Amino acid sequence: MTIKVLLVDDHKIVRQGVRAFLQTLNGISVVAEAASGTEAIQKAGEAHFDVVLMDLEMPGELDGIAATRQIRKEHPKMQVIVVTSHHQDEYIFPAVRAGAISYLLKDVEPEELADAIRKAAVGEAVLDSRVASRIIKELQGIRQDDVNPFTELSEREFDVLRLIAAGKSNAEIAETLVIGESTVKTHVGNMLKKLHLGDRTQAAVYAWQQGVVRRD
Amino acid sequence: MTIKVLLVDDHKIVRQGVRAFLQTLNGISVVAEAASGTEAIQKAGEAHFDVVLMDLEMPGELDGIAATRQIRKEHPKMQVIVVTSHHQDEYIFPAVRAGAISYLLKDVEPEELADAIRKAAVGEAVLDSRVASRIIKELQGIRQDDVNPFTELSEREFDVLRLIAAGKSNAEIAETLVIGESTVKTHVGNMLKKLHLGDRTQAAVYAWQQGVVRRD
DNA sequence: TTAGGGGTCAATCGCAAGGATGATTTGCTA
DNA sequence: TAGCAAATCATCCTTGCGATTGACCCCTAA
Repeated sequence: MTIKVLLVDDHKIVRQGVRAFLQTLNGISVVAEAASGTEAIQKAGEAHFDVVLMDLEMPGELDGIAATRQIRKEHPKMQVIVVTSHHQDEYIFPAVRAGAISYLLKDVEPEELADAIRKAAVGEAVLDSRVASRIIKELQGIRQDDVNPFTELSEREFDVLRLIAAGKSNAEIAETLVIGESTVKTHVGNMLKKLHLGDRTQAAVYAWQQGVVRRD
Repeated sequence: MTIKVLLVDDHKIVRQGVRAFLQTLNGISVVAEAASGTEAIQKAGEAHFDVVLMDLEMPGELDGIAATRQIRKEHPKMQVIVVTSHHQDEYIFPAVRAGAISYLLKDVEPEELADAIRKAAVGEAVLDSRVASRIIKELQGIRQDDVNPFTELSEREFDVLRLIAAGKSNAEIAETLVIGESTVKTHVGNMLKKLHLGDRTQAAVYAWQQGVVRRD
């Protein structure tokens, strides 16, 4: 039985490349592609896939993590492998929490990718060794009384963080999110407190360091 | 005569994808690949290429723009096509100044890429329409008395930019550089004006986007 | 010598940002 | 049903930021 794969990536060239490689393999077949999170969810609803290869960095309101969460919620049998170029920790946990079974870096060796797909199809996880070592370190750093050093930001707080990392002012953020500036300030304040940051500039730096925002 | 192409991208999958596509075409041949700016310069010195496909986002001390500059300097006959996912203006001008003949976005249609390569081989430039429109806008914004929109920053201004990109306040910067806060403010203001940025947060974002600071 | 650029600093002004606090509504869950 | 977290908005207050202007020193190219 061939493994049916849904390929999600906003870059056509990347999709072509991955598809070209996967087609040379037996037992794996890319049966559909999607260029956005929204499209991925749609495709997942139309047909069954064994494995979804999901790029984390995608434009639009629905990013890879949200799409992963949604797909896993609606189709628990589909396994999602997250592919990203972010080496940072902060992206790993959200992805795993969203239901991704494996977390790969984009410069993964093609053979490892194939391996990850085969394992995902039978419910096995694969972690890039570099990622794995970071997870270990992260886990080591978690103390008892400090269970939530990076308490999850709420949706809105995360929205605000992303926009700050784009260089937006409170007024612009308010306009973008269609809420009052007072509300934006509240979210900014709460976000800064949760992340232990001093001001919006540090938040922007943090976001870039952690890979919260993409370079495109 | 087939066009000899050097493929520069730190992601193996991307190289494979582009190579796979280009090999389906007549008259274009990927004869070498490089995974970093340094390697690209080395390869360029070992053999002749008609066109270099250069990814801007690469790790290491030598980024795509620097590599482009170097290659153009040493081998004026090699044309460099810059490929990036940056939609921002700021990257376009440095790339063009560095000697890139064309500037493409990564989600370019494969056929357009092929076209760009063929044209580059005969010295013709191709600009993505989205990029072109931005250039127009930028040029429209340039005034007579403002001939150098991207004047090089002075040493001090650059120091200040780096520290802002580290999340430092004016007072902290003053302390670090052992100068008065007034002076810091002067530098900040001049730097923002030269880079056409609105505030320090945008400067921090700019710095991260441009790779002024690195996350390793 | 003079003009210009860079670096330094200060005074002033207006505004955005951020902290603190309280209130309301909504939706989920124990 | 009661409780709770999230989201929304407002008010008050303080401070950091950025613009502007003017000044002085030093160095270099014309």
